[in-house]
This record gives sequence, structure tokens and C-alpha cells, in this order.
Amino acid sequence: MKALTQDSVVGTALQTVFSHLAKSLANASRGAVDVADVALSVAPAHTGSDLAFPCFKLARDWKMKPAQIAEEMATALADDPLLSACEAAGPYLNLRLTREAVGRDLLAEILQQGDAFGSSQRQRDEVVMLEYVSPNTNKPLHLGHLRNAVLGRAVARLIASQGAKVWKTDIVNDRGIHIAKSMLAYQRWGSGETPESLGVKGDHYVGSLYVRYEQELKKEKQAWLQAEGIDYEALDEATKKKTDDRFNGSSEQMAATRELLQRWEAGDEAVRQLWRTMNQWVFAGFDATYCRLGIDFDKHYYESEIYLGGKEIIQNALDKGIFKLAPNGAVIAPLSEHGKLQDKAVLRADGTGLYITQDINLATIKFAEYGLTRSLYCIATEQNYYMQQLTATLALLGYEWASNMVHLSYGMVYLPEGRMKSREGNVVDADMLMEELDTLASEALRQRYPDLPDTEVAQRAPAIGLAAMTFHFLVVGKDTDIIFDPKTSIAFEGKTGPYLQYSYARVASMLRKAAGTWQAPEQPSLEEDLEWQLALQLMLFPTVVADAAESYDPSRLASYLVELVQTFGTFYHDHRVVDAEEPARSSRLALVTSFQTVVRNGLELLGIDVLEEM
RNA sequence: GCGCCCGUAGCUCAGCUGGAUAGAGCGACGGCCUCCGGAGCCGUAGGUCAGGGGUUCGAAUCCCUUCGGGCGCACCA
Repeated sequence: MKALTQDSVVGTALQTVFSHLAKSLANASRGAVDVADVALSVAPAHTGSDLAFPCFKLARDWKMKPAQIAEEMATALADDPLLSACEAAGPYLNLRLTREAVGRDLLAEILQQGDAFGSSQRQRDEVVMLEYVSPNTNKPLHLGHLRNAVLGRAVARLIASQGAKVWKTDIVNDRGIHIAKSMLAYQRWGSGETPESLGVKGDHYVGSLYVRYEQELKKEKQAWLQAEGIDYEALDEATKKKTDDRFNGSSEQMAATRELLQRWEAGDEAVRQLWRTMNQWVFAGFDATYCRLGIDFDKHYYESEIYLGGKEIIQNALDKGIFKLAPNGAVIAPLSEHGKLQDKAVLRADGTGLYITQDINLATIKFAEYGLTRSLYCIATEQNYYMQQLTATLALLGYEWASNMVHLSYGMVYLPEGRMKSREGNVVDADMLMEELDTLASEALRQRYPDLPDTEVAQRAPAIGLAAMTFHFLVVGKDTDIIFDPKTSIAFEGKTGPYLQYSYARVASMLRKAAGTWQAPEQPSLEEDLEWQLALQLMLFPTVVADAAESYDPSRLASYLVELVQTFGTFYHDHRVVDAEEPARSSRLALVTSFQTVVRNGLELLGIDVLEEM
């Protein structure tokens, strides 16, 4: 947990406590600490305290040992009405809050705010665009897209919960040589089939055409190598590359592909028609996947619509001398003259655009059309260097908003056997994985509740399976590479999405039983340590959400939720709720209701559905 | 060759501008249903935080270095 400061603390109950304590501590510090500089930490469990004030920083000003300072501060704060105990423990001043006052304020806040508890207006002036998923249209979505989608959705929701306006977009890579490949494959080997006639999803069908293309090209290459008398595997890397270039130059299939691309660029109506048809197949497939996953977009950008832009921007910059001409005529952004990055080509020698050409164009379109204060790019870590170059290039062009571009970088997803390679077929397909999740969740349900009707199984299983996958991706830090083993990565027990869902469902069941038999007490009593510990953790929720949003890191929220649910598990085990005696009963029901609210709000932010019954 | 990231328990990972006895989950072993849902709860074993230096009152965290891994490096997308 991050240190609590005036700036980081969110939520009325915690803010009230904090500002009171910060004032008291500042007053007792002989002017050495300003209220704005007071930093408290959550006290470790073994101390039996709630919050702690570390006295190391004061030691410099007071020229005393931290332990002595803690002693002195303890006497100064001894009579504070918000503290039930205040004791020095070595260099720390440990603070125990009065449970009555704090507990009352906190439960009142949560019960009154309900779904809004955890949200704030800290980012109310922000207009943020988040670009995520951004698929190619020549193959179906895979595991990597799933991590991207799940992370992007959670970040979008977190930022929106802080009052920002969030636009979710993607850039659909729907043109270029890879698209021409699937098109050529369809012309040559498609024999008039359609996804409907074959009964497959459109994106899968186009993906299979792309695979066919690569297979045929490989055959041609083998024949060519044999004819040339080349033992390819015996070559060193550099020679391999040269050989590849020679083959690509002489390949009939490659030549046909390039010609198809040229006709597409020239606007050849027959080619365009085929392209539109195949695109529609793919988009229908993507939509089905997004729908099942629960992902949506406010706006799609298509590479085919923006790839021609950007050239004027580049020409202008060239005229002004911002960009340079390479000896062979390519246009270069001279990044090395302004920083540590290497120069980047922004236009080919033949005048055609590169990926960065359209990225420059798209970035300007986004800021111009939406008046953004920030533009986020949810893209894997392998693009770190490229994103730095893109940002630096835009800064070089004089766009002030370039500093408001954020690369929301995340770690790679590997399989146990290594990197996914679609050309070699070892990819985990998104649709197949979701199907597998459904199956596993259904089996788990049947095993646990043999009498559950099939309709109920069918209704609950998808939510449980997706929760497992989503939480698996979100609970680790976003920069951490993930090795995804389909056999072991999906679990329903322990630190998992279904564990959180289960805890929620169990609470929902309790509250149904107690419905109508209680009302929130004016003055709840949270005297039991576990009651109080739970309340204290609930109080931190809005702060955790704000921190996760500001650091673009849902794992902070995910970890928090696990700890919270673990605390609840212990509390639930040790204390009766529904059949407890009053007045404890009402207090505990209010506490449990608050817990339910926090779990529901937290999972919602992560993109995980809760279940009233599981 | 250069740049960025990483190396923490058998496995998968937390550890948030340096701070209290380095924490979870899985796996292993042992407990817990006359009681609100056992996808649960409790306990035991398991770590010279890759190795070596340094800075500091204090280092898993910062600096240097060695080793080991990943990603990337101007006309691919």
C-alpha cells in the first residue's frame, strides 16, 4: 500500500480521519512538518495498530533519534479524540483509531453511496482516448489480444470512475500486404466459399486463407531452393536474409500479391469489392468475439481510411527543414539530433507511407477531433522503442500535445513452448479459449452442484470462466510477462476471479436471508478485531481505485480485492452474522453489505461480472 | 554491438517515490462442516531476494559490475 498523504487519500471517511490526524501531527512537529507533507502508512498486522507515522524524516530537523521523536509525539497526541491508542514503537508512532466514530462515518458513506463508492472526480477535467486491441484483419484474435482487451477495458473503467471522459477506440489494420495475402488466397483457393456456406466464423475463415497462403508460399520456396541447389538450413543468418530477398523477388505468388495490393491502392473496383466482402466477414467475427468478451468501442479507426494522410504533414516538415532527406530520397525524422533515440524513416524513398506515417496522421486526428487531454495507447511492451520514436517525432513536429501521449505498455504473453507464432500455428485462439473456459466452468459447477439445472449451468459458466481469465491477466503487474499454460493457468480456487465471485455470492445469499429483518444502526459497533480490520480495509477502497487509475495499473485493485476477500473469509468463519444477537447483528449486516458493495464495485471496474448465486 | 525491461519459496507472482520480523496463491503435509454456501477457513514445512562491490542510520528496492533471461534497434506492420 502506498503512503497516505493529503493528495492521495480519497473518500470522505478516510479524508476526515486523515486531515484530522495530519493537522494534529503537524501541530506536534514544532513546525518541521507541513500538513501537506504528512505521510502515514497502514500499520503492519503484528502491531495491532491501524495507521503509523514514521518519524525518520523528522529526525533530521529535530536532530534527535527517531525513537525519541516517536515518544514525544505519542505524548503530544495522547488526548486526541480520534485516537483510542497512540504509542511509540521504535521509530514509528502507531495510531489506533476510535472505532465508534470512524466506523459510523465509513459505513454511512458506503451505504449511502452504493455503486458510486470508489469513484471520484479527481480526473473530471480529463478527456482521454484509449486505443486498444487494434487487430489485423487477416487472422482471428488470440491470447495476446485478450490480455490487451482485458487490460484496456479495466484501465478505461478505472479512469472513467475518476470522472474523466473516456473514448475507447482501436485502429483496425485492414490494408497492406498481409491483407492482400488473404485476398490472393481466396481468389486462388477459395472456390467461391463463404463463412456461411462453410459454417465458420468469418475471421476464422479469413485466417485459414492466410495460413493457406503461407503454406503455398513455403512450397514454392522449397521448390525454388531445390532448383537453385541451396541448402537453406546450412546458411548463416545474414545469408538467409539475402536468400529470402532473392526468393521474394523471383516468387510468382509474391509478385501476384504485390500486384493485388497495387490494384487495391489504385482503387480497382473488383479488388475493392472482394476486400469489402472479406472485411465484413472478419468484422462480423470480431464483433461476436467482442460481444462474448464484453468489450466495446466508441469509435473505430480504419487504416484504409487514414493511411494516405500524414504525407502532407511530412512534406511540410521537410520543407521547413524539420525532417531530412536521406541520400536515396527517404524522409527521415532526425531524432538523434535532439535526443538519445535513433533517426526514424517516416516516408519511403518511393514516396509510399510507413506505419509511422499513418500513426502521425491518426494522432493529430484524435487530438483535433476530440479535444483530448491525454491519448493512451494500449500496446505490448515490444513496441516501447517505436512508441518513444513516435512521440519524439510528434514533438519534433511541434505538437504540444505530444507530451500527453501515454504508451500503456504491458508484458508479453508466452506459451510454455515460447512465443506465439501464427504462421507456425501455435497460437491460442481467443474464441477457442473462451469455449474452453465455458467447458471448465460448467464442469466445475456440475461437480459442485450436481442438481443444478442445465439452464443455470449455461447461464453461470461463461461469467465464471471469463472471471478466471480476466483476473488471471489483471492480478499480475501490467509490465510482467505472462507464461500462459492452457492446462494450468485457468484455476477456480485460490487467488482467482471465481474465488472473488464466490465470496460475493455467499454474501448475497446471507443478505437475502436477512432481508427485511434489519436496518443500518445509527451507531454500529465494530468491536471485534476482525470486524474492524474489515472496515479499515473497506475504507481504503476509494484510495486504491484512484491510485490504480492514476498509475494505469489494475493489478493494484486486483491485489487489494484478494486481500479484502481474504479478510472477509476469516471474519465470516469466526463470527455469525444472520443469526447473531443484536446489536452485533445489525452492525455486522451493515458491514457485510458494505463489503458486498465494495466487491461488486471493484469487480465491475476490472470487467468481471458478479453472480447473485453461483 | 547498442538501448530498454527482468531475475524474490519447488511452481506462478506481490512487495507502490529506500523503513517494522520479505508476503500471497498453487503444490506438499496436518487440521476444520449438530452452525449464515467447503470455489471456503486454520496451521506446518519451504527464501544468504541470481553473484559480487558501493551509497545510507537503514537496501529486494538506488548506483557500479558479473552471470542468466526477454524485447527492440531509420524506408516490416
